[in-house]
Amino acid sequence: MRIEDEIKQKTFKDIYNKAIVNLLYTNSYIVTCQSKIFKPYDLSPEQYNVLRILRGQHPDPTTVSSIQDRMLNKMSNASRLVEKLKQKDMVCRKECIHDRRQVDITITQDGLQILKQLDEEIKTSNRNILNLDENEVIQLNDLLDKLRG
Amino acid sequence: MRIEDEIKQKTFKDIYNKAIVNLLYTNSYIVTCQSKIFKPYDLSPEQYNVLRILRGQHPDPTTVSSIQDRMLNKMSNASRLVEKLKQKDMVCRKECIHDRRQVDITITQDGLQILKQLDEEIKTSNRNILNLDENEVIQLNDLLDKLRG
DNA sequence: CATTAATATATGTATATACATTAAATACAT
DNA sequence: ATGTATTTAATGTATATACATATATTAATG
Repeated sequence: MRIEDEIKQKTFKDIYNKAIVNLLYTNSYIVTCQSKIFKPYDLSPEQYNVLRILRGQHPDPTTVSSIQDRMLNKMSNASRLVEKLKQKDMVCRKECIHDRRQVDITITQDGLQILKQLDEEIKTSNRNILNLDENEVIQLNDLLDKLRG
Repeated sequence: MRIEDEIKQKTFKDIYNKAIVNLLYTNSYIVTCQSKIFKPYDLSPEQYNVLRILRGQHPDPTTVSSIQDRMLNKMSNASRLVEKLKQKDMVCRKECIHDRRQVDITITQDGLQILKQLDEEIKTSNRNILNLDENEVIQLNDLLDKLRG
């Protein structure tokens, strides 16, 4: 559906402005779809993101700042997300031996289990969320990579 | 820059999953850029969005639910955003005559003035944020419109 | 070695999102 | 016309973002 119709705005200043609005709106569409999947597991999209980063390093630990670097949103607060996940026993936190400023975070068996349950669901959902064929998805990835300069 | 390098993730499950992550990451990139522009005017991106919607109807008023419909993020809370803008005298709020459940919101001269100041800055910024030529922007808009099904 | 600078994490505050609930007004059905 | 359902806006709560600041630790410098 055309973005003009979705947000009931007749015209845009120019196609660049339209593209920005289109990207913001599409993001909202995706986040809404994803949140529905995470909801039953008591996870937010960003908490899921942290778990995936930790699984990527497992069984090695990951520091808070390294999680921050890999997060989709650079400005979000990894420290507090880790705290939430710890309260749910999905991660464990240990002072780093080599540098006592740092904190080593590891995903727990509980966390791995939850991710495993989610894997198939996410994969199917991702395909369904994007109403594009393979060529179009590749094109989209290329455009987004170029867009950020 | 390739999304793989930006978030230091070597591979994705498939190109669909990669596209989702790419869209979320790009959104964060845009919001960060835009926030910097709005900051000196003491506006958040969503507050700016509400003001633009109101200007689109000016001098006619717009109800809270109509603002909500037109917002990029359907789930955000128009009522509280309007309240913030009212505190800054950028909008005024009046009970609707025909339906006393509704509230008519109108942008004030102050609000229009701020938007006018921002117009050129936003236009230039939008072009600079997107490192794409005109053809690519059109392609991107088409893909995003199709993507949402 | 002492002092200063830099780094890692945590925390405080304001704003926004997501969702549920409430309260008032209106529409609708019998 | 009365009772029920729906709609509109506001509000409460939990979470997340954005940014500033604090605290502890390590690195760097004189």
